[in-house]
Amino acid sequence: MTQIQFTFKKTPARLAISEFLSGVKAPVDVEQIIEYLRLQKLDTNKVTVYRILDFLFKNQIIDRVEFGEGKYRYEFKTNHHHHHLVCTSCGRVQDVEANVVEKLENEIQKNKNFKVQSHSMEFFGLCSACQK
Amino acid sequence: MTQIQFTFKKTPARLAISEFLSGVKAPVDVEQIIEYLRLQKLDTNKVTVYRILDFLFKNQIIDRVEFGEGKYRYEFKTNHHHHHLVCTSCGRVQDVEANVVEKLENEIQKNKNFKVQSHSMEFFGLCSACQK
DNA sequence: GTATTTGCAAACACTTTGCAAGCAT
DNA sequence: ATGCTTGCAAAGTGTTTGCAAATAC
Repeated sequence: MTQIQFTFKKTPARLAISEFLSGVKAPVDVEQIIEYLRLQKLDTNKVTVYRILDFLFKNQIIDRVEFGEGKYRYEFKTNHHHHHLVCTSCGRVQDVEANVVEKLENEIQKNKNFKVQSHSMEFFGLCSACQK
Repeated sequence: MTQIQFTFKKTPARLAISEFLSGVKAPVDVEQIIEYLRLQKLDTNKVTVYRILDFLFKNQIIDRVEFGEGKYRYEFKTNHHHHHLVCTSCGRVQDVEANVVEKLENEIQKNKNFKVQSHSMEFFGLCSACQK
């Protein structure tokens, strides 16, 4: 029984970023990550942060999403696939699951002969607090 | 009976960009728009193109989408809401409709008390030609 | 010891802004 | 004539690259 293994030197910056991402409840941008590192007294260069995120993303440890802001956001890969509800007023982000999408993928596969590998889905609107 | 009206000076660049976007079958980026304008012998400044797209987007004449490329793509607003199948191999883009999403929005509204205003959904994978 | 990882500087890609000149109406 | 629109230069934001020094193993 073999196991997929990749070289992963446990440097302070990598550990801290993994730690941070695993604890966060909504996708964060690079700025927030650097801010966290600063609080941890780790003055990591922005370039290094980008490279670590690239590394984690390519090794499928984290997900990368876009909220129409012209930048990427990152979050730890979860075992339950989910999507996001992004409040256009306060920016709050909630998770939401959608089993219908898997069904949809099967239909697309069949009707369009398109082999779906991944998808992205975000909802924008007003969270409960901002509707008042 | 009043009608919502916005000042829309019909300048050559605006007309050409509208013309181009209305004829295109997949969302295009700014570079493609400028290339089109060049072919039309309209050497429009890039800044002007951005401003026109901004204008059309804010007036809800066009849609702006992201395909995880770190840039925006634009397409004419259609009366039938649709999503995209983006081929990760050749880049081909097809449209797909998904009525399930409306149902999903209602559920979200009810279960999460989140007022959905808009959403984005893209599928990435292999088109029929690239599966061979 | 050695290959990987980091920091720095610089560049790159995409987008926005300020202001004066130009143009549609 | 007037206010909207454009071009130019510049700057802003997010991201990537080259290379030598530092570091995990």
